[in-house]
This record gives sequence, C-alpha cells and structure tokens, in this order.
Amino acid sequence: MKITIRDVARLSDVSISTVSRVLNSPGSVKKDKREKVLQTIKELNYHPNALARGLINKRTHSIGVLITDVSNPFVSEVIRGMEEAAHKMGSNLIICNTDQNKEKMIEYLRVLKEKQVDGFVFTSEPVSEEYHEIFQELGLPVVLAATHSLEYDLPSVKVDDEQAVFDAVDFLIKKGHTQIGMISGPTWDPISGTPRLFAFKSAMREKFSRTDFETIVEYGSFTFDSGYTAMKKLHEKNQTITTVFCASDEMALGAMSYLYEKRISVPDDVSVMGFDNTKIAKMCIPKLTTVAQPMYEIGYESVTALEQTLEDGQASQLRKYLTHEIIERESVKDIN
Amino acid sequence: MKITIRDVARLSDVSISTVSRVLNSPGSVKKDKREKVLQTIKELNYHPNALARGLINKRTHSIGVLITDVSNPFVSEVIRGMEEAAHKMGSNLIICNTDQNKEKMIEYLRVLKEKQVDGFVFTSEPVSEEYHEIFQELGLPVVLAATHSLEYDLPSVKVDDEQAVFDAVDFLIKKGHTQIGMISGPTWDPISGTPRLFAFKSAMREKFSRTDFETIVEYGSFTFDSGYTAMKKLHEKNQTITTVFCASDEMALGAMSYLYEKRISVPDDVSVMGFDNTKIAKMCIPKLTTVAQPMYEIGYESVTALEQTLEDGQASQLRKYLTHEIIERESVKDIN
DNA sequence: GTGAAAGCGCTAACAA
DNA sequence: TTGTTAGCGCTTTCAC
Repeated sequence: MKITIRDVARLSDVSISTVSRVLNSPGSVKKDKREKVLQTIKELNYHPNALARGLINKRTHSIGVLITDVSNPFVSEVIRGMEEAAHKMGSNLIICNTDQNKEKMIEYLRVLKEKQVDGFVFTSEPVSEEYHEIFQELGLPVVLAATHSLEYDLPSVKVDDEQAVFDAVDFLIKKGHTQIGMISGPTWDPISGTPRLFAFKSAMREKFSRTDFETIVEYGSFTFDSGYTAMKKLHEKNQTITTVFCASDEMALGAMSYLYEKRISVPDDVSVMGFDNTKIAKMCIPKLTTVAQPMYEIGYESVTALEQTLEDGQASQLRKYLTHEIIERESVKDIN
Repeated sequence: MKITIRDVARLSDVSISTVSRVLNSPGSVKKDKREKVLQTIKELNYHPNALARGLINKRTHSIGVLITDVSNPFVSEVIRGMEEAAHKMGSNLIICNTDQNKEKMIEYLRVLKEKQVDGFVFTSEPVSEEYHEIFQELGLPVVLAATHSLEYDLPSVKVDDEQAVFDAVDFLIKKGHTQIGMISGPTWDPISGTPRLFAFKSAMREKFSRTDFETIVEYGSFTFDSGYTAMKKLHEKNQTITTVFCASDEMALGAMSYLYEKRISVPDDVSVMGFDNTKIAKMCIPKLTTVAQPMYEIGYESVTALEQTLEDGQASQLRKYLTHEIIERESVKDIN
C-alpha cells in the first residue's frame, strides 16, 4: 500500500521517467506535465524512496559520526555544529557512541559502511596505527574533528592546543601569577593530554626556568571527579601554588569543588582556569575563566570539510586549526 | 570497483542465492559451501549493501530522532539512552535538531520518511493538533520521549511531573520550609510548564491554604539566564521566601548565581531546589538538591517501545511513566 | 540444498 | 520533450 513513482506516473498520465525528471531536473519537462505531476505528487503525498535512489546514485546523504559519548557537553556541542552543517548540505547524521571501545567502533564502522554513508567523521580520539588501517580498509572518506593525525594525511579540524596553553599561561602571568600548577589530562592521550602538558612544561621552563614538574602537575581524565582528586593531591603536596590551570572545564569544576570543601576561596586564595568553555563554565560560581575552543565551529567545519572531500575529492585544507580564545570571567584573580 | 554479492558468489563457485542464504539463514546451506562463502566474504572484505536489503525487507534499522537541540544537557542524556537501546537492537539513530521550529521539523520528517526509517521518536515538545496530523499523514510509527499526549493515543515515556512536584514540595516541607517560592517554566508549555506549576499551586493551596501565587511564583524558560532573571524578580518582590523550587536545574543555577551576586548565601539564607538532575547538578557549588528524572531511561525505554511497536504492532504500554527521585545534596537547608 | 529469475523503487542511457 | 528499458544489489519464490 506504499505509493511509488509508478502510481504517480499512472495518475498523471505520463511515464515514470517523466516523474523522475520532474524530481531531478524539472527544467527538462514541459510545464503542464510538470505541474500535473507535482499536483498528483501532492495529492498522493508521495515520497520518493531514498533507498532506491541511493542504490543508483551512490550517494545517501548520510554521514556517520563516531564520538565517544553524546552526553559529554563538549561532544554534544560539536555535534550541534556538525548537524547544522549537514542539514545545510542536505545530509543527515548517524550518531555512534563508541565509548572509546575498539570493538564497538569497528562494529559501528561496519554498519555505516553497509548503510552506504557518504563518509564519516571521527571525533576526540587519537588515531592509532590500527585505527588508520581500519579506516583504509573501509575505504570511506573521513574527517577528524577535535583530533588530528601527524602520521597520516587525514583531514582534521581542531584547535592548536599548544598555542592555546601558551596563551593561557601568558594570561596567568599577566595577572601576576608565578606559582602556577596544572591538572593535566592523561599522558597517553596524544591529543588533549600530552600536547597541553608539553606546552605547559615548555612555558614553565621558559618563563620561570622551572623543571620540578612533579611538584606542580597532577593528572586527571578530564572528568569532574578526577579533577577533584587531582586538586586534592596537588594541594597536599604543594601549598605555594596561587593558580591552577586545568586541561578541561570539568576538571576545573572538580578542583573548585575540592577547594570549596577545604574553605580555600576561589579566586581569592587560589585561582582556577579551565579549558573548553562548555556551557557549565558560565553557570558555576565563581564563573570560570577558561580557554574557549570553538566547539560548534569544529563540528561545523569538519562536516563541511567532509562534504568538500565528497565534491572535490579532497578538503581544501588538510589540517585546519581554528582559533581559541581566552575567556576571562571570575575564577582567576589579578594579583598585580 | 565495489564488491557485491555476485563477486562473492563467483569466487565461491555458488549462486548469489546461496550467498544470500549464508547471510540470512546460514542453517539452510550445507556446511562446506557455507564456510567457503564465509571465507571469501572475509577475503574480499565484502559488505552487503543495506540499501538494497532495505529496499526488499522494508526495514532499514534506522530510527529518526527529533529533538530540540542535541547540545542541551537534558536532551543529550536522553539521546545517550536512545542510542544504547537502538544499538542493542541493531538500529541506528538519525539525529534531527528542530529548535522547536515547525518548518524544520516538517522538513526533517520528510527526509526521514524518504530514508525509510522504521519509525521515529519525538522529544520534549508538546504535540499540537497540527503536529498530530502531520504524524498521521506520515504514517510512521512514533514514540514520544519526555513528553506525552492526553488527546491522542501516542505511546510515550516520561516522568509523572505532577507527582514529582508534589514530592519535591513535601521534601521541602519536611526540611522545615513554609515560605516556598517557585521559578516555573512558561505557561504555554503543557509538558514541563503548566503541570509542574499546577502541582505546585495545588500543594501550596493544600498545605498552606495559600493562593497568592503572584507573590511567590516567577517564570523562566528553563535556561540559566531566565533563571537568573526570574530569581531577581522574585527576590525583589518577596524577601520572605526561604526556598525556591525551580522547574529545571539550569534555572536553579541561574537563581543561585543571582543570589551569589547579592551575597545571599545558598543554602544558609535561601535554599534552592532544581529539577532534572543533569550532570551540572553535582558539579556546582553548593551541589544542587534536585528532582531526578531518569533521562537515560527515558531515552532507552522510548526506543525500546518503538522497536516493540515495530515487532508487535503496538507498545506494551501506551503511556509509560518512569519514577523520579529526590536527590538530596547541599542546596536545601534543614531548618527544623 | 541449490540455482534461475522476478522484482523492491528508482535513475539514466537510448530511442523515438 | 517523452517513453522504453536496463540495471543498482539484494531477497525470495519456485523449480529442480
């Protein structure tokens, strides 16, 4: 009881090719016939079957999105941008939560391949050699969002993390801070972990000739709880720190939470700086000073780059770095 | 240069029907042939084309998801649950941000219909008569998540908002509060607006014979900023209130933010209670006491209900109400 | 148990 | 301009 192109053709007294034409190149159909067809399409409430179309056109206007977890505030903001870009180009997003789990990812990629997605975007996770091989084997266009690969030539869209950290440290120094601690991401994370830590260490070395990193750095996993714990450890081993730079907003909130419990005032006693500028950054007390990543744009640009690859065979720019921004709010004190 | 079922058939010395059989009912193929086929499938890295399959099977294992905005913390948590359920049943989610915009929604529904999704889930928005007609015309199975319809028999999954508010007020009363204010959602919202407000008013009437609602209620739109503004208005017109019940966590944070600016201590001077229990509720200072909605479960159960509808023709339960829970944290003071 | 052939709904030559 | 026809890659009778 489904309405197909034949039904439309029959009721319009034309052949199915004519119907197909008014759908795909209306200009090539005489006006009266075209209008007749359009008319019955409306009357019948006809919807062309995208599966049949995709089977022929080799294009489904569906894009796979591999992310670690939709419910992560950073990720969901990125997806928002992706969705907007996709919608603008007439495509849809198929969301896949990988939870950083290899098997899950492989399984999802299989399904995406079978569903004939035009390409996919891979988010937030580093691209290991194994992953790269899997991508190769799949043979689908891919763009990396909020991650990149120096080893492989995969198009990517992200922020320049090292520069961002340099700028953050500069900012803290301008505010008069000299005793700067850091809550870093995990060292096994070559995207948001090591680069930010590396830049921080470089800055410490350069600005203060400081190399006793064990006393000023602690590690978390970007989560609230890990930030809380890291702050605890940091505080227990070092009371001289006047400001803590955190590799994520969530960790910054965790740190603030610990300090609050210890009745250490933020920013009067200790300043806290975050990274990301997720929505929570301006909802907390005190409002968080942070390094803003253009999450929406990262998402938007990544699917734009993907669509470009589909059109032109390649993205206009292999590794695209979007600009970050220091957002000054209330959690960092000017102690000059 | 794509590998199809014919390639597999040829290299396995069998007919394409046999290949199809090992894919769909392996039991009906003799062992040696089956293994041969499986073997070459692996060698060729063959992926069956889901479009072709869907064209025949009338089932795509794709589900449309209409939400207002992925980047909303409540929504993204719900999606997480949906995705998990979908994945478990071998389906995928196509995400559509409607921004509460009718045209956008209609456009999305058209595309979903064309892509032959098995059904869709509609989230967070009330179902107007017009929307219902659109749904009818589409002829796709639908489940409502975090919303419902009393006028139409559409399967839905949500919390019992009125009961939740009764329980919240009870909780506040048990904590010794008698001067209770509310920051409500908009009155045009028949899902999260009026029912919560209605229940609040009933409770006030019943417990305190109070009917001067203009002096104890203000309105927002569930957002942080609107919560801030509403709190300001509420405070300016009424200083006797000892606790403010907010229709969303975000508004509660906005309220706390205002109070913080005014150096009114939460919870020592004024208590604040939220609604939702989004992630931010436990990251803020003080941690938010709130009414928890099982967001993940709402998502999970809604796509489960949808899949059930696809299997059995209808959901096991038309309107499903999941249980809420009062989460006591730090923002409500016991003043007994 | 296996293969040949029809057809899912559509597009794109090719003719007319 | 329009219609006829051959597929797109697969599943599923229906014979064998």
